[in-house]
Amino acid sequence: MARAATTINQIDRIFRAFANRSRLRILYLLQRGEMCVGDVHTILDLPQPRASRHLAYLRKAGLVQVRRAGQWSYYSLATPGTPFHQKLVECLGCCFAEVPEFKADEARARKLKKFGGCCPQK
Amino acid sequence: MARAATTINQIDRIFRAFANRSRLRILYLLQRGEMCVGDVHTILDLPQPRASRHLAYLRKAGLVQVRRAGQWSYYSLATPGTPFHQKLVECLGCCFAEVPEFKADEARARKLKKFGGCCPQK
DNA sequence: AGGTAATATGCGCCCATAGTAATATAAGAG
DNA sequence: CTCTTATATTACTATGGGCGCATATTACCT
Repeated sequence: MARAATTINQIDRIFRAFANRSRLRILYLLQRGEMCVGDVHTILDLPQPRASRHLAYLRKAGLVQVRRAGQWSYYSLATPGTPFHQKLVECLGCCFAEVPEFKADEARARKLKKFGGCCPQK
Repeated sequence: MARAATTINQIDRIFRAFANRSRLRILYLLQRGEMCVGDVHTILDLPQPRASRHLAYLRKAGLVQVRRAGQWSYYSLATPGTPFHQKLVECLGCCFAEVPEFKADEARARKLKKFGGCCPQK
């Protein structure tokens, strides 16, 4: 793990990235592993441009990374580069399972996985 | 510690409360203990209405609590009611000490304490 | 009551950003 | 090349929220 975040700008940026419901749901979802934009779009029932834009936002904030393969973009949680980032991701993991909306998202994620998403898996 | 937060609304609200620089500085500062509005105002060099507003915002989000005594309002960090809240507060504690702005705020806090703030201490 | 200090709030302006809809780009498939 | 699918981006609107300024409220003192 790298050193602590050094500027309040970074801290600010990361917190703002968490301060939106669509992005929270996306982040929570990505804990299950990488996922293409279309599957995020389908599972969370967000308009495709919205999913794409928020994923781009999260990428710019350093919270997710992207792997492009053919016509698909696979997004996944970025490895935390600071203890601060690490703790923040833990917030996602340790507490959200009891939140109904997240449980519903997870259920849809499992169902989609069973029938296969819109993209080939790695 | 109470049960996990149950609605995405609460989660959302708490994250939004962290998504502002003035509020981050206030939260960081309050880790040192309770403080009256005037001292927050002085230490962080924020206009008084701004300090007051953000403190009220944090109170509504459940992140700080207020104790009124005479003409003073003493604010302090609220005891986390959820594991989620707990982890989030840890983010404040574990990583921010290396951020220059926070260090500067702390220095001013120590100095003010030495000469006495604008209010009687408990 | 009148004065002062501490805190809270109402109001207006402005900017950042979320959202929608339409479209552009890019990568296969045939 | 054309068609389709996946993703990204542009243009526009709406709105939430931050900020400053002035003022209200509250408490205490004389």
